[in-house]
Amino acid sequence: MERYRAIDFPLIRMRVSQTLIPTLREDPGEAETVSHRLMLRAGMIRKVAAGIYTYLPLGLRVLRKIERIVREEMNRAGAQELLMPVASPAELWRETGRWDFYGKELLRFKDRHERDFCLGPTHEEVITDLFRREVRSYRQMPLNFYQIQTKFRDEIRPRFGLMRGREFIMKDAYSFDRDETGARLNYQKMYDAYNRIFRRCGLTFRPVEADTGLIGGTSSHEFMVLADTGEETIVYSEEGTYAANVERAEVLPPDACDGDEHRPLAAVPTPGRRTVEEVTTFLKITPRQLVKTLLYDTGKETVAILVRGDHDVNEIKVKRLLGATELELVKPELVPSLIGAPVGYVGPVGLKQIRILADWAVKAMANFVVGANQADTHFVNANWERDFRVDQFADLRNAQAGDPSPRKDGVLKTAKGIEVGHVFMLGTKYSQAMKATFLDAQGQEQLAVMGCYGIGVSRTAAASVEQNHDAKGIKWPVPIAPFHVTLLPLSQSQPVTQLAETLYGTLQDAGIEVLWDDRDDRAGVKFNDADLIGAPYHLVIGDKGLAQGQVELKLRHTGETKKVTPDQVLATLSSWLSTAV
RNA sequence: CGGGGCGUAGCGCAGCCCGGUAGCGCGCCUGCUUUGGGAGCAGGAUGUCGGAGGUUCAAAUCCUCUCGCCCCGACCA
Repeated sequence: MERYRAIDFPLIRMRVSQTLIPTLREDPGEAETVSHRLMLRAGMIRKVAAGIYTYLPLGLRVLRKIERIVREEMNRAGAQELLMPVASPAELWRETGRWDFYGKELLRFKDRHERDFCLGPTHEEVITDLFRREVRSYRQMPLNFYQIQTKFRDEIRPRFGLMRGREFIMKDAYSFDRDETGARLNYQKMYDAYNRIFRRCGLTFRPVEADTGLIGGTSSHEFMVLADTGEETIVYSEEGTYAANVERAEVLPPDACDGDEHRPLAAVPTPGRRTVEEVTTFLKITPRQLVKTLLYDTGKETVAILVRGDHDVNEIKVKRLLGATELELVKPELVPSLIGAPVGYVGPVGLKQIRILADWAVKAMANFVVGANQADTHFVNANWERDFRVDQFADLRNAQAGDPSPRKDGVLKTAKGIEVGHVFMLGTKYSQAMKATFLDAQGQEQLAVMGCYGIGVSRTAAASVEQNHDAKGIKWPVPIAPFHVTLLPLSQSQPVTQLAETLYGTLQDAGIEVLWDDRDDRAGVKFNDADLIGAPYHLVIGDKGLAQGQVELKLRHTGETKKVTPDQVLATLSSWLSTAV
């Protein structure tokens, strides 16, 4: 079977005149991002409420294409498809504690009997419940279930169209294994499947080490589509293999220390200079010679975090080190009551009650500048140990471009990415909370070792647009394009119309998906809509060309055109399509 | 939730400051002409000016409240 064959749902209307494809000539005011703008303009999606969209026929076809690839690869990897409900009862979520922990992102409601429900933002609880009810024996394992389904997360701020919706389509899979080894194997299978899926979708992407966030678990990778508009920052080694989300990327302690002799601590006036930039400019030093002191509240205690002036605190790392579930910067108005100086002048010297944690980079510094805990004053030539106590040194900052790779395989660079997939090793977090056990070969009760694996299907569509577009519109990769070919008869003349109809039939019979622009519109309108909608190939039939016995084929991606005779069209397109897939 | 902005025809916008009963472009409908990169002419339809209340002889315009949306931030897949 040829792989570009028409997708397996009924293709009844492929004529533009009979399909709702409300293209927009102008940019809609609500859209900022490329994918959002172009998908609205191409008539693929329409907004219903903030972060909630209707997929119009063209948009839906793209989703179906992606879903089809996902299904094929999930099935190939041995996962079985099922479908869980959108609504789930609070009891399941209370069992794992996530009813409280998940926060406002979980959209809750009551049924007519006043029972608590939520719209599923993910389905660990539901699937684990299924597992514990239905699976008894190790003989039934390993298992891997997946579904492609609508998820709802009540995002604080939905944005960018399909990139960050509240309602979105996700493929989620959950594996249950007898032991850690089996779980690792399933994890690897999913990791490999994800690589295949995104490659088949025609995306430029990179798997990176990631934080586990609200889902929890022991290790995870994110699949990032590389695009400047991405919301995530990744660091990677160009020379080596290391790649990670900045949230996650480890930073090695510097091996060289500033060996300068310790000079005497001195207070200097820094009137009105609060920010790193203001202070360093005023004192004519670089941010690398200054240490920032940030006060955080964990709900239980206040801690001071010290990082070098040009570094950013990584709150995830701080949380992990402290074992805290909450971590918030102390509100600026509360700072004076804690240390006697306003924000901008906080420093570690003389901090009594507050625990002081410092990033490794600080350990390597000498004679640096810190706030003096007194308004309009900083200390110069501060040195840790001599001038203040550090309770613990640790990796507490975000990795940056220029840092050495933690694998020692080169220097890190940064890039922006869109997270389209995420695989997690969950371990027994959920099976333990929900008592999902099975009997092993010795008749002993064991906890299932789980993994979970998500792909943002609708986000993948948007990510593809972010990566493949030009000023005219979208350039869909062949495997996920809503149609392979847009057929553009440029006039209503009898020979043109007749040839269009013939070729439309010929191509469809060969399994090539054709969108026939049969509207009685000007050539310019059709060309522009075709470019906007972005099918990879355009077939143009005009009176002039036809007089020479020729039609024109255009490649949307490169803009190249090729004149062929009508009877060469099928062979040409078939060969293009088979090499493109 | 904090900061900024916007809701006027299907879409993009003007009008609001300075109150006098709504306009432009595109699209849409009809007809004729046109037809290889968003046609021309002629005619036509379309608005509870986001909603509620108030001030006023009179409110799109001023005031109060409210709802929705967009952008930045905190948060997050």
